[in-house]
Parts: sequence; C-alpha cells; structure tokens
Amino acid sequence: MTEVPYRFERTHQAAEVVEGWSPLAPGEESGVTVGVAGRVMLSRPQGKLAFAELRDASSAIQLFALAAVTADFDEFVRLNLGDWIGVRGEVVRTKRGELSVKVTEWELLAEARRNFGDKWRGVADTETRYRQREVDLWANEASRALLRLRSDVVRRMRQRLWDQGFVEVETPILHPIAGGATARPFVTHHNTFDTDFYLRVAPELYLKRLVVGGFDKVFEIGRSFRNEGVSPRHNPEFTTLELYQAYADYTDTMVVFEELVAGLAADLLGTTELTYGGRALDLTTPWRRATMSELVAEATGHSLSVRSPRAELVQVATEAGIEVEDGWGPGKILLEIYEKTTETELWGPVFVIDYPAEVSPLARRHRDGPELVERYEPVVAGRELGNGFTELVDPDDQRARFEEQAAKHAAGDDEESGEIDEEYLRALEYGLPPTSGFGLGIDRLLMLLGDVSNIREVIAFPTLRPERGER
RNA sequence: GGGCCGCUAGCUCAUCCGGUAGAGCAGGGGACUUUUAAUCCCAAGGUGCCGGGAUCGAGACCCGGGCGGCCCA
Repeated sequence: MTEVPYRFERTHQAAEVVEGWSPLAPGEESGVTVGVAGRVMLSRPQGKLAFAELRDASSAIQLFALAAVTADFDEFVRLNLGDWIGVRGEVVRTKRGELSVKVTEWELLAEARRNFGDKWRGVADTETRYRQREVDLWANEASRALLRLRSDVVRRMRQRLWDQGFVEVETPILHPIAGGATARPFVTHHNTFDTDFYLRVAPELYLKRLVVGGFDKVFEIGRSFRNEGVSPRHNPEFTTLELYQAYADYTDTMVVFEELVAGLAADLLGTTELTYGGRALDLTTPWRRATMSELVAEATGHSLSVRSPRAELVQVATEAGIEVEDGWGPGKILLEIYEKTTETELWGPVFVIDYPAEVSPLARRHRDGPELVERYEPVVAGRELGNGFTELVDPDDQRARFEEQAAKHAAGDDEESGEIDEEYLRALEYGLPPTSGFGLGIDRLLMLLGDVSNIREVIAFPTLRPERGER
C-alpha cells in the first residue's frame, strides 16, 4: 500500500490564486510561494518540463514543473490523471500567458486506481453518472453546478424564512401512522418496541401540533418518503419545505410562497425571468390565481364544478380516457379531469385554487361553500411545485374526514390511510388557531432553477435499483 | 405495469447486407526545455449485459431475463 501523508498545508484554493495574481504579465514571476491541492486532471509532460492541470473544489490552476527546480521530477511526470496531489511553488505566468504554480515540492495525497472517464468527453452514461456520482462530479461541471445550486437554494431559503420570523424545527421521520398526505408509505420495524413504524410521507401533522403548542410561525426542511414509482419527476425520497403560519389564511401563504420562490430566483440567478426547457418562464410576482373549475373550462371548454351532474362529469372524464371508479365522488372525478387534461398544459406560474373537499382531507372548507376547500397548488411548467391551504382546525370535521378516508381504505384504496390519527385529533381539541401552511418541493424547485428535466440531476444520490455485485 | 430506445476495451464511440471486433482518450514503454484535449514512436488491452435458440457461421437475427433512459398508465 502506498504511504500517503496525514495532512497537507494548503495556503490557497485555486480560485484564490487565479484571482489574486490575475495582473501578472506573461513570463513574470510573483516571488510568492503557495500551497495548493487537488486532483490532476490533465498532464502534458514535455521532456525536461511538464504542465498539468490541478483542480480543486474552487477552480483549476496550471502546474508548471521543471526538472531543474521540481523535486522528484521523474515521478511527477508519471502521475496519473485523477491522482490527488499537494504542491508548493511560486505563482508565475508562463511565456504563453498561463497563470501557474511553478512546482518546487509536491506530495502524492491519494492515488487514483480507477480512471475518471474520457478527459474530453467525461462520463456520459446516465447509469454510471447516477450510480457513481463521485465520478460524475469530477467529470462533469454541470453536475457540480447543480449540487452547488442546491446548497445555495437551501441556505438562502433558510435565511429568508429566519428573517421573516419563522422558527426552524425538526419533527419525527418515524411515524406510527403515515399521515399528512395520501401516499403509500415505507414500513420499518422497531425492535425493542416490537412495533412497525412508517417513514413519513409528510411532516404536516406534527408541524401543526407545534402551532397548537404555540409556535405560530414554523418551518421544516427535510426528507419525506413515498413508496411509489420512480419517474423523471419522482424520487422515492425527496426534500420539502413545509411552513405554517398562525392567524393566516391561504391568501396569505400564497404570497409567502410566490415571494420565496421569486426571491430565490432573483438571489441566485439574478432575475425572475427564467428559461426552462428553452421556453420563457416568468416568476415575477404576483402569480395568477385561478380556480380549478376555471382552468378546466379553459383547457377543455367544459364548464364543470363539484356541483355538476355526475353524469356530465363521468362523460367528460370518459372522453378524456379516464376510467371512473364507482367509489369516486364528483370531487375526485373533477380532480382526475383536471390532472389529465389541464395540469400538464399549464405553464404558469399559476396558483390553482379551491379544490374539492373530497380530495383534501386536511384543508378547511371554503368560506363560500362546504364542497370546496381553501387550497392551492402552485403549478409551474406543467407540474405541481407545492401544495397549500387554509388548515382545517375543527376537530369534529377532521375526525369526519379521517373516517371518510378510512372508509375508502376499507373499500380497497391502499393509498388512503386506514387509521384514524387520534393523537392529531387530540391536539386539535386543544385548539389550533386559524392557520395556513404549504409544502414546497425543493427537488422540483431545483429542476426549475437549474433548467433540468430529470429530478435525479438535482439529487446527489438518486434512488436506483441496487446493483448486484461489483462491476 | 405497457411501448420504444440503449448496453461493444477503464472512458467516449465505430463495426455496411450475418463471415469471428476497431479508433480516439486513459493506462504501460520510449522521444521531447513553454504546453493548452500538446505532439511523435512502440507494445498491450474484449464474458460484445446475462441465458437460450435458428444458422456452416451471431456483437448483429429470434426468444427469455437484467440494468438504465424516454414516453404512457
């Protein structure tokens, strides 16, 4: 085994050298010695001198080695692409004008026993890129940029919310009942309690219990898990922001939502006028608000609502290619029509508002009528970016909604929870003040800001079917 | 779950109508005192994703399977 050092005294990142000595003229020597470290990405040995490109997390810098001044010159020339080295030397600019570190001493920090792909074309195979992200990141700048963008988005999101007086909290991921969203959960087992837990499908219910507990502006950024199919827009584990604000209704949190998203775009891209997939996307606030019924009418020409005759709803649904099931009420049918005919065509941004109560068990009934709820989904580029509502605060109505879900579960709908969350109902009985909240899909947001069409691009290690053995 | 596409050297890709696989880069050896994907010379490198079938002969055709991508559900 090659013996490598335990540490290296780095004095500068590559970017600091590039910025710090930009005025240096061709052929000029700075007289300053620096220590830099990173991976050797290119090598151009040329007899008694050699050039190499050293890349670190910040940037890249050329190394210039001379047999006359560089220690262990013969070994330096034999370095392989991908090897990590630490270098000490003077900052100079070569005759041909390339800013360089003229290597006097260097150490091998880690040997690359596998190579990092074609030095010009990188790694193109998508499977390799997702399975071996460590290789992809060295080979492809675009992949590095997306993960940096992710870090920046989350950092600035937190800062904006802290600045608005929201308290960041963490709630359980192991749930005795999978609540807060309609989705199939992952199941796991606790040995000493000898009981099953579900990985959370949403943090919603615990966050609202914190509002009951007196935290009137809270948010959580974290992972949720849904045991469902994967697609370019769905990863089984995904990251959301969920936020709740007391004394507010859905009109208030829509403003919080759009200002947050537009603000992040302005912070990180310098503009709210984006291009996504080659098409203009203007996130400038305020975003349009339109009811589901209005939008379905625009898309299909059919004026429908949850009060439309069932026969009419069924007819339109059938024409759209939807197989209507017996258990579906008018709200479910309308939602299916909306999702099939309207949502994917919406470029937005638009807040789709006023959903059927039937498909929204945690939202408060609309002040204009009980068959609707005060709920919104912000839709951008044909996809939901989140989901928010005026929260249901009445424990009796909440119990009735849970019982409806349980009835559907008993009738065979395994996406619905079959259990009544008594803990949550008990919390509501202590009194949840008027509250509104939303969830925002951070992976989806990253897709928009990063202009990529596959969610896996914005996740460091997306979920893949496990490999069998070493390749 | 269905349809289509892909899987060939470490990486990126070729291989025509079925005749036993080739290039660039990387890796190895050599030359070279200002390169910019350096250049030049030499040698080496293959479970053609896996399994089966038809054929004198398959990387290629047929069937089954695996993994991935896109579209649909």
